[in-house]
Order: sequence, then structure tokens, then C-alpha cells
Amino acid sequence: MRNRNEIAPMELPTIYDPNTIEDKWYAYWLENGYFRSKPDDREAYTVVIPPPNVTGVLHMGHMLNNTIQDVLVRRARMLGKNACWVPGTDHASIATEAKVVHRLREKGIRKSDLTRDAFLDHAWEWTHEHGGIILEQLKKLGASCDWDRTRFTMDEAYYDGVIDTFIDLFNKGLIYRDVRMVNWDPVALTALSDEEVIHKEEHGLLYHVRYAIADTEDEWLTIATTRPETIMGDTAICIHPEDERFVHLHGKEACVPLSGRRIPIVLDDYVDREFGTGCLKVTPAHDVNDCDLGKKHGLETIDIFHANGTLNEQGGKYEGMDRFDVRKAIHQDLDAAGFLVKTEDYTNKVGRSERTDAVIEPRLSLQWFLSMKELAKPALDHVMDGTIAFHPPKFKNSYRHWMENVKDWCVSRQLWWGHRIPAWFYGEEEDGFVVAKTASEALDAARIKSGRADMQLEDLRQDEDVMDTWFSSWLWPIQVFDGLKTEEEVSYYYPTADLVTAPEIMFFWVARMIIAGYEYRGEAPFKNVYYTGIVRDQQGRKMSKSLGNSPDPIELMNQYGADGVRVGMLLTSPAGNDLPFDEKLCEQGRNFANKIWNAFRLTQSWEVDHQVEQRDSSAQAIAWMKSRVNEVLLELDAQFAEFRLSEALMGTYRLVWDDFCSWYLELVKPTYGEPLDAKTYDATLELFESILKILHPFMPFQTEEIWHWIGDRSTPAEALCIAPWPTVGAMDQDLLVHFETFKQLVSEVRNVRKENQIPHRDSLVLHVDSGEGYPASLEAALIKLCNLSAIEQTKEKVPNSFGFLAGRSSFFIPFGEAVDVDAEKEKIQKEIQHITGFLKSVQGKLSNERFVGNAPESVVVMERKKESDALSKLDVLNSKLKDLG
RNA sequence: GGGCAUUUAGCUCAGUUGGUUAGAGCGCUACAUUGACAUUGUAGAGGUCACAGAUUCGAAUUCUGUAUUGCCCA
Repeated sequence: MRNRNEIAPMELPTIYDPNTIEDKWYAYWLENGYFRSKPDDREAYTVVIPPPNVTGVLHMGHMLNNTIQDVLVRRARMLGKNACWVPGTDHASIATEAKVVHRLREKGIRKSDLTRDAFLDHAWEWTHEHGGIILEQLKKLGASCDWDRTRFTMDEAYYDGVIDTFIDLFNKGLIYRDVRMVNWDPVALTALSDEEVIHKEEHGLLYHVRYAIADTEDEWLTIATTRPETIMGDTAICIHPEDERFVHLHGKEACVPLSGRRIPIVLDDYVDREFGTGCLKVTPAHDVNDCDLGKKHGLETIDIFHANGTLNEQGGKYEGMDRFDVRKAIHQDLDAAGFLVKTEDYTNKVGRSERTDAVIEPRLSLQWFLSMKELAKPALDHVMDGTIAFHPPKFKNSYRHWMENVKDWCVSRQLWWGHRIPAWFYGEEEDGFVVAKTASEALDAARIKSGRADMQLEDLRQDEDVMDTWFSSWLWPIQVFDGLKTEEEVSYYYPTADLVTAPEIMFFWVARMIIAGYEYRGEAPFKNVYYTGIVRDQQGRKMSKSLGNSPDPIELMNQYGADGVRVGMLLTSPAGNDLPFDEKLCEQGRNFANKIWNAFRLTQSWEVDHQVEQRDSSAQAIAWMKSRVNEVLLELDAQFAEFRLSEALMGTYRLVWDDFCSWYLELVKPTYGEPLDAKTYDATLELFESILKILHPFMPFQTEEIWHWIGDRSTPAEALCIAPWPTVGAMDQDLLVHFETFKQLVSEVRNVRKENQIPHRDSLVLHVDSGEGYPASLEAALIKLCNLSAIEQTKEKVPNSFGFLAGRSSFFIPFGEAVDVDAEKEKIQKEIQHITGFLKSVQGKLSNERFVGNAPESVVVMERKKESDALSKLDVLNSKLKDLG
């Protein structure tokens, strides 16, 4: 693709406009297949995208996450690795089903009116309609994914793999069915995993209710409960065996208020004697702890709820009412009947469904579980021993905590959208089922297991439930390469290199991928996990659709350019820390792009003359800038190795803005109207190209654009996107140090000019009493930037002059006509004050025998040098002060 | 309640094994404008490193305690 000669350089707009440019280059990259990957001899660099929900839309979290992945992938590609970034989407069982149900309801259709197949047709329709929007949006961001590899967790091959995995784990005895207390979502009508429940403190009441002791005239005990609506399900009262207050109740029975049903009083040291009244009502069907107590004491279990949270026939007169209405009604009834002792305000943790926000109801139900203890072991060990590195490493702690206390995973969900559990029931008995891939295989197995050779397909009934979404996504790094079935690609791309994700899904997803990785590949699914922060608004709130506090990423990119937004996102996102998002950051990114654009415009405005000799100052500037680029390249290697992307970008930002634009270009820039020598011009473009390469992973669009302006790069092989990363060349350390002194000098001269209103066009003479470290090699540069007519060496102070110190050298600029002596004196006095303070602290150390005796010699030598430097500086300043009168 | 983190400039963050009077970006203030860029330039102000102890010749850095904010688990 060509840019050159389309317009004359000076007709380039002064303001960089990313909009048309970005689309153009993305199309070009796709057209030339730069993002495609096939196994070859090169080292693979693989990243699998955390698959977004198939019907989701791009939010700021995706922007951050995918920007980071793209930076890593693009850099790896330029470093000559076979970069492969696999995109795709997740079917997001519960979230998608909820949306489909919602849409059907709007059309007046209830899920319960549809057959499973009809419902799934609707779900697929919805998926095809909205699916992949988010992937299109990622293209606008510049994501360099291999789109030919796009996967969906419900693709046929993927689906198959998930089913096979279930069967395999079942056959290994790791998947089992059990009645357990699960987190029941009465709105979505499904069980949820612990991770899908959000616990929050909520205000409520603690009800003190009295129960009559059976067979007594007027004896009572009082319990405290937050859930009076469950009293119809009470099957015991529990007290602490050593609680002296209740010894007289041992062996007695109590009567449930309102119903009068008799229940035993049991003893268990589980009871916290300090809490409430010290008496506990036991409702085994509706509380996890009570369930355990019930099992232990052989109590009856009375389930009083329907699946939707209304009371069933066990609820007596409350049958059919919603649980929260019952709470109110029972409150009144207990009060009216004299059972309510009192209520008090109480704050406790209430669990709500992540998806529907419904209050979770603990519920006994028959579910499928995956036994985790053994599976988790290698996954724990290999994170702890660093085989898989977490960035930042602090997350290892919570990972370990979770993995050491891992509970069995409830993998079934009472939904239709997802991978249907491959279990077929043939009888009423508890183990009257088989697990098999197809109905006919199931039939064969069932005939054998049941001994009923005449069993027919019609006698089989497949489990209605599907698997937890994470039971498919835990296979992602393997199954995107069809790795459960064929070694062809997975052996090349797996283990993947880096995973970029949010700490929120460390347990949902990361831990389980590691488990699956060791179970099915015998090795880790990735080498590094980079945990991004959570994008928050300026008030520190998490960005969410419901709060409406999230900017629209597409709008942002239209406004600031994708490059600008990428830079904005990365500027303040140290790994693992939250990112308080501020649009100003994108503005800063846009301004940066504009700066780069104008630096380029400047180079294009120069008239190049091959006859002109190169100035010394230009040669000096080029040598220095080359060293700086190399220095930054080294820093970048270290920063990328530690995933310190924010710092990497900031280092690059300063290299470009400060070093290249403010110092280098100012130094080589010819006087207005004069031509530039060819040597300097060529070197400048060469430096510019290195800079473009370094910038490319962060700002792919603009760098590609300028890359094509700089040279005629019309063949596909010449795109910046696949250009080799610059190699680190030699660094002149002395020059780098000298240049810092040089900068200070320039600053000082500028100050003298400013404070005395000496315009830049009036040239000055600078007198130097040079000491160690004086940057003599940069004199030409100094003359140019400060507009000096000469630099003169001197060995004594120059009378009637402004003076300043830099390094171990003194400098003097003779007064012109108008001079503000007082201001000059004040300035010198301020400096004397500063140095005196410094000297005092140094001398304090040196006069301390214990310091001199104990500190390492190099430190003491350093302090002595500081002392002598400070003393000589003071000398100079004091005598100058004297001169000024 | 238990565990893990956090606390450094107005904001967001760096600060490697203890060793220059603690740095950056943004913001702020002042000044500048025909010649790349006002989406700019130059300069400046701004910090008892949460607090209290301890260790050390020396602590933002190590230890103890307190407070703070956040996350995870119960």
C-alpha cells in the first residue's frame, strides 16, 4: 500500500485524524493474513482470548483486557515468534438463557410453553443474531487475532469434547450424583455454583420467637432467627450440651409455634452460646448448617418451598405465598398469637444470584458433582512452584487458599442452553441410569446394567439438565485446537504462553483450566497469568450496565482513535490494581498520537541538500539518541518480562515526547528556511523507524500509517506489523551521562534568559570553569540550543555575570544592560540554603564514628565526595554573592 | 469472625538486596505564540512516605502494634 506522493507533506493536516486511517490499515492487515498462524519451525507464542459471552457487547473491561493481549501478541510477532491469538465466544449458559427467556416473555411466550427443541431454536436464533458482535468490535480496537480460528463453546467439535470429558470423568469415578444443599436461584430456577453467588451485607430483622416446651403448663424457650418463614420446616431445637441455662430441657420436646407440631430438643456444641438466645431452631431442608445437624442427629427433613420460592403444601395456610410475603405474614401472626418476644435490627450477609439478583435459597436437590480434591492437587502445586507464574504474584495466596479448601463442583444446571448432560435414566432406582455419548450407546449400556435385554430407546430418558458454563470453558486452551481429539495442532500451540484475565474469575476459570490442563495434557495450559485490574469509574464504582457509568468503547474510539484509547487504558493499569478510568487518559493518548504525527510532519517539511555538511551538533544528537533508543529497548525487555506494561508504555512515551521531540528534533532541526544535510536526515528517519517499531504494539494504526509515509513499502512483506523488532545496539554510557548534564545546562541558560527577559534571538557568551564530567563533546549542541555565540574556558569567576553550577563545573553569563541584581542574589541565597542543609546531613553522618566504622567503604567514600562537592559549591556561591555587593 | 493485600505530591502510580535532601505522568500556577504540534513550549510550586514504637551508623524500604481502604473465605 502506498501513501507517498498522494499529497505533499506540508499539506498534511496539523491534527492527526485516526478515523479513516484505522479502518484502512485493519483491512490491509486482514487482507494480507498477518494474523494467521500455522504451525512451523518458529517458536510458538499462543494466547487464547478469555471468551466473552456470545451475545455480549464490548465494555471497558474487554477493552483493557484485549488491549493488553494485543500488545503482547504484536510484540511477540515482531520478535519473530509464531504469534497465534485465538478468538472466540462462550455460550454463557445462564446469562444467555436469561436473555432469551426475557425476549420470549416480551413476545408473550413462556419458556414452560415451549419444548426443549423449540426453545433451543429460539436461543440459536438469538445467538446468530447477536453472536459475534463483540468480535467485530474487537477489530476496531486493532486486535490481531487469527480470525480463521474463531471458536464457540457450542461448536459441534467443542460440544463433543465437553461431553467426552464428562463421560471420561464419570468413568474415572470422579463425577457422581448426590443430594446436596445447593444454591438455588428461585428466579432462574437453577442451582448455582458457590462462585455465582454474591454475598453482601443487608439489613434485616432478628426475630426472637418463643416455643412452648411440650407437656408443660407454661414453659418456654426462645430462639433467634432471621428467617421466621421457615418455621414450618423446623424439625428440632438445638442447644449447647454444656449450657447451664438449659439443662432442664435435656430430653424434652418443643412445639412449633402456630402449628403446634412436636419437635425434639437436641444437644450439639455447634451452637454458639453467645449468639442470640443460645437456642437454635433446626430447619434441615433450608440451611446448610442445619442440614449437617439434621444428618448428624437423624432429624426429619421438611421441605416447605416450591422451586420458585413460594411455599408448598407443607406451608399450611401459607401455601402458595412467596417466601418474603410469608415472612411478613408470619411476623404478624406470631405477634398476634403471642409467640413473638421481640425483633431487633440486624445486619447479615445475604447471598444473591450473580445473574438474576434473586436471594439464594439453600435447597436440597439431586445434582451432578465433580470430585475436586485429587484433581486440584497438581494445579495447586504447579502454581506454588512457579511452573505457572502469576502476575502480580500476590494472587498466589488466594489461589492457594481456595485450592486447599476446594469443594466438590456442582456441575449441573437446570437450564436448556448448554451442553446436555449425557446421562440416561431407565428406572426409578437411585442408580437407574447410564452415562453414554449417544442414546444407542446408552441403550446398550442400560441393557447390561439393568439386565433387561428387552429395553427399548423409549424406555430411556435423557437428563434434562445442562452443564455449568465453566465446565466447557475450562477446556478452552486445549479444545480451541481440537486437542482432545487430535495432536495435530495442540502439540505445537500448547501450552499457551500468556493468559490475560481478571482476578474475579481466578476460581471460576483460571484454576479450572489449570486442573483440566494437567488432567488432559499432563501440563500447564499457560506459562503466565496476567491479572488485569477492574475498570472503575472515578467514584471507584465498578463499571456496569445497570449503573450506566460505563462509557461506550466504540464512541470513545471514534472520539480519540483506537490508538488513543489503547494508550489511555494502559497508562494507568499496573497489573492487578484497579484502574480508575478517566476519559482524560484517552485524551492524553490522542495528544500523544498528535505529537508523533507532528514530529513526522516536521521531518517531511525539511528540504534535504546533499551538498550541506553535517553540523557537529547533529552528529552529537544522533549518537546520543541512538544510545537512548538502545537503553529503552533494554528497559522494555525487562518490563515486558515482568508484565509491567504501564511502565513500558511510559518509558516509550518519554522516549518519544521528551527525548526525541523535545531534545533530538530541536537539536537537528535546521534554521527556518535552511536545508538539512542528507546524513542527518537519513539518520533521523532511521531513528524514527526504530521508534515506530517500539510504539507499534501500543499504537498499531498510526505507526503503520507513518511507516508507509516514510518509505515506499508497497509489498505485503514490508508492513510494520510484521517488521522485526529492533535489535539492541551499543550504548555510550558516558554520552548518556553527559547529556543529562547538558540538559541541565540548557535549562539553566533558559532560566537566565527568562528571569532577565533576554530573548532567544540575542546570542550569549557562556564562560565555563570546567570540572569533572563537563560535557565538552556536546558543546556544539549547547551552542545551538542556547543560541550561544561562543563558549569560553576560564579558570576564575567572571565578574558581573550570572552564574550557576552544573555537575562539578561553574558557568557564567556576563550581564547585558538590564539586570535584576536582587533577584539574582535571592536565587543564589536560596541555593546556598539548600546546599547548606544537604551538607549538614552529610557531615552529620561523617562525624558519626559508628557510621564511618560500620558502613561499607564505598558508601563512606561517596559521602566524602558529596561533602567536598558541596563545600566547593558553597565556596563559589558565596564569592559570587559577595561580587554582587 | 478468619485470611490476603493496600496506605508515598491535588489525582493515578514507580521506588529492585536498607545508603544522594524520595521520582514519573496527569493536574495546578506563571510566562511564551508568525516557522512541526495550543491536542504546543519553557519554567515553577507541591510530600513529617497513614500513625506509634523497635532494630540499625543509617528506614519509604525490616519487625511489632494501631488505624485505613479493598479483596477473598466463613
